[in-house]
Amino acid sequence: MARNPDETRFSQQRDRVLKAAAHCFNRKGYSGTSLKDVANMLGLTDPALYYYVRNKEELVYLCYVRAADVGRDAMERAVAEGGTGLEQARRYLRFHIESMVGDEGPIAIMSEIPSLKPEHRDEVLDLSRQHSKNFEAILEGGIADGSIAACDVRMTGNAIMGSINWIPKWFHGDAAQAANMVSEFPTVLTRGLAA
Amino acid sequence: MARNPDETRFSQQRDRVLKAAAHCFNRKGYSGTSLKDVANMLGLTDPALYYYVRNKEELVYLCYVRAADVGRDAMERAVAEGGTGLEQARRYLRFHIESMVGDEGPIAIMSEIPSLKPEHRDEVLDLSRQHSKNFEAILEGGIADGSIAACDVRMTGNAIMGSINWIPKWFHGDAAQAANMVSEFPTVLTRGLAA
DNA sequence: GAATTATTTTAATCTACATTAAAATTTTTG
DNA sequence: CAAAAATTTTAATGTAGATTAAAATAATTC
Repeated sequence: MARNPDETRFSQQRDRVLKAAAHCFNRKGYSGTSLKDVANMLGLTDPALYYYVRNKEELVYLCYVRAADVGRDAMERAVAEGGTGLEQARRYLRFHIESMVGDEGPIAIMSEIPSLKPEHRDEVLDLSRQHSKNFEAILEGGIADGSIAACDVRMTGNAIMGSINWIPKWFHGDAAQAANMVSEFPTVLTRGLAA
Repeated sequence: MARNPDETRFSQQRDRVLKAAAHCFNRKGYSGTSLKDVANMLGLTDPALYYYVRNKEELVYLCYVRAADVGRDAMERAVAEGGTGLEQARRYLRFHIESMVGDEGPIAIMSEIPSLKPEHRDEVLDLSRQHSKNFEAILEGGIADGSIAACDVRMTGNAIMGSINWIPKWFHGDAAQAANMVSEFPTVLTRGLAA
């Protein structure tokens, strides 16, 4: 929770715009979605979007910031509940996936970071790297507390985060699959970590 | 091996074009790379690319077909060597990663499949689905032969293939990292599968 | 080495969006 | 309910970058 800075109608509507955009980007690809596509999904006409975002670049940027927020939030909640590193890792994955397939979804796949303008690109890259770092810290914690077997945390993190990052590419709202994923993914991805 | 249909100068040059394109797509994003970018990488001017591909859409399509070829080839070689399902899975991952970070690389991240034209999109999707299916078959084989613990092969497959698919997004040719990945990834990704 | 074929270039279009401007409508507020 | 603010629309503009045409160069062939 505690994700939306304010709950004005404006920011709520903008959130709807971001979700519509994420939906389009994930399904039609980035270059395949025009602002018209996004607007039409909301029963609007394209120029209306400019009331909520400065331009398309900012739309993508905000989608990615939102994606990062969701991930960070999941991780913070997971860590806050304590337990072993392994438990935290597993819980984080569950929380993150639950968010992605639930109310916070869809989350845009972050495949176009490099085409953001430099400031935005750097900021999103930082968020992304920080997230990875935090996950690696959980893994290291788990190794320290004996719940996780010694491993290359960098590569292990890359492997697991890759799985997570790819989810928006193939998950498109199928409810049964969502339930399946929440129950299977965290265990599948962490089963190999146990000491 | 045995991947290039013919070894005419033309097809070799086209392969170079595809690798240059993959390089650009992965680093600058799809919408961030113009044909000029790709051409310049090869010391060419943009219209020269039209000698090798019909248009940008076909360029992307061919990148993806090539990516699929590399994956299929890795899997076929892995299966051909036999052994338990677990061994085959691990070997496939190694082969695939070796190809991606080695001579066959860079491989384009397949994030823009939906913006291909329908025929191409369907074909690439089919290749991709077939690849997933084949991987799931390996997992099922492993469960049958007792090397892999019972699991949801669909989700397990999705998890592991997601990791693989995301690699081009963060791996950019660092040699040390490449070696690390080849040695770590296959074990990290399959450690949890063992019965 | 002339003729043919392959490859690349320069110069010129063309077009799908993104974007802006101005006006219209809807919502809110006092 | 009138005035102000918020939201969306229609209509017009602008542009990067894909694409095409025609010409030039380089490589092959006989």
